[in-house]
Amino acid sequence: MSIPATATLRQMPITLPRIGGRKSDLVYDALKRAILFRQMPPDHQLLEQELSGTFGCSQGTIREALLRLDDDGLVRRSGYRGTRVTETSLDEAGEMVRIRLSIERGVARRIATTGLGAHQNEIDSLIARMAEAHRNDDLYQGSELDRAFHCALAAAAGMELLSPILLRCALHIHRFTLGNVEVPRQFFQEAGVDAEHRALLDELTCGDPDRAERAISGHLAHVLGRWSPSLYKSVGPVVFETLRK
Amino acid sequence: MSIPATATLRQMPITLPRIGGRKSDLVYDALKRAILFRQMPPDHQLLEQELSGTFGCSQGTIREALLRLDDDGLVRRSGYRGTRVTETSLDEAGEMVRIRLSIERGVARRIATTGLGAHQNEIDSLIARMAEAHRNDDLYQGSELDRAFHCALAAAAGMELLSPILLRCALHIHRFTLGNVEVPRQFFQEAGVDAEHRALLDELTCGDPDRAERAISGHLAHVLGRWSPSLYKSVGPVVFETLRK
DNA sequence: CCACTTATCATTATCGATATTGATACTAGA
DNA sequence: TCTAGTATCAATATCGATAATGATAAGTGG
Repeated sequence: MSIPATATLRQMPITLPRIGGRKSDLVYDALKRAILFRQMPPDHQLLEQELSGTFGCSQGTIREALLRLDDDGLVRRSGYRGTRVTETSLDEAGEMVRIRLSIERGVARRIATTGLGAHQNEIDSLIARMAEAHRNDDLYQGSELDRAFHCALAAAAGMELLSPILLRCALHIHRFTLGNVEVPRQFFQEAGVDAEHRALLDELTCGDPDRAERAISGHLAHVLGRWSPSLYKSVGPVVFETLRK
Repeated sequence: MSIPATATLRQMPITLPRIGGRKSDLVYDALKRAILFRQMPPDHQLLEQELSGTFGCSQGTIREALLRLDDDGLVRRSGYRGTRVTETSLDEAGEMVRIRLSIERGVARRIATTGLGAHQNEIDSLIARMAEAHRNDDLYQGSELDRAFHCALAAAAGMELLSPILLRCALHIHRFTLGNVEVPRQFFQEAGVDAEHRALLDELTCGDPDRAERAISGHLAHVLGRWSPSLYKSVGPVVFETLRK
């Protein structure tokens, strides 16, 4: 007796490209990856019909992916005049860092008092998957999961309307970081991302808002300083050190 | 000899529903309006095929509108399980106010030193159109233009990556405000929105960052206090009074 | 009675063809 | 030569039909 296809699919980890999933998701992911790693540079033009040939799907499916990239701010669609990869700059990335920091500070304080609630398992799972992605040297997957992790924290803090904003900021920060890699590849492996995130989670749930806030600020400062010293310097260390309240 | 259709269209003001424009825009606008004014309450389900019947267009066109509403956070699309109007709450609206205030403070300071640049005309035009919408008692158009106005300020300040975030916050604040109207209709007319915005613009371009920041904070406080005293109270007047730097 | 499969159904996702748009190069007349 | 109009073209926007999905109800063997 052969195992039905559905049963097989259910066992697959969600992180792999879902064989039976939405095609527009595959396209979205592939294009996003290409943009984040600057394989498609700013101002590069994307043609719906050309892409539909490349990916072997219809124009409508490509369009859906492009609409989502547009929402992310990774491409800009203008009227009937085509779709292009957006520009990115140190200044804008810096602003994104400040906003992200501000949001996450609030999230941390909130979590310190209310706990993770029903999101506990999801967050643990995200940390595990992140560690695995890092073991596999999959930078893209790692950054995806990192954003999902911080997004889940926001959701746990009951700030679901804010998570899209947080997600957007994190995405553009990652784009800046990945597009201008300043660190040698092996450095990525060295640090024990797994332990780092677990330690962060411990601090967040310790019950003391001030301590939780310092923990998240420190985490962001540490990661940013490691991945993009120039961006970290541009924002200024003092921003990460001052307490919210 | 009859005037060609294109020539006729070019003469029409952009604010009116563009006869020859994109159908998905019309659908998007109609649904957005219905959500903002609570004609479709939270958790209301939207069916692509049903809507395609209502609006007399294909499912794909509806889908595009729904995708945009999803990005706005006004509806939530989940897999193959349909599209529903999202919930809204005082807490979330309050957070949005704080983020918006923070962003706009930065915008104001920036404009004070750099001026409006090439956005001068666009901004003037937006104020004029806003005044006209208010004369016509068109709350929806007024709120659309108000968001566009503040968005243009952000663009003038060279913070184009931030404007989508600002736009989103403003949208949800307006949603909260319009969905829970606490003020009598005529109050809307009374205040001279035109003069108010022009005065704001004068302060912003006066050259003094502190003064510009106080002006934008005061503006936001004033408008919010007028439209939704409860939300204003929930955020707390002190937030609007403290200076950024 | 329970776990497990199968059928049904509401709903979204995809496709390929066709219509529409707006920019640009070209053309004819003053 | 200049300008208004026109043809062309590269793109997106729309359509209607069909496929794929996942939730739920109904059925089946133990």
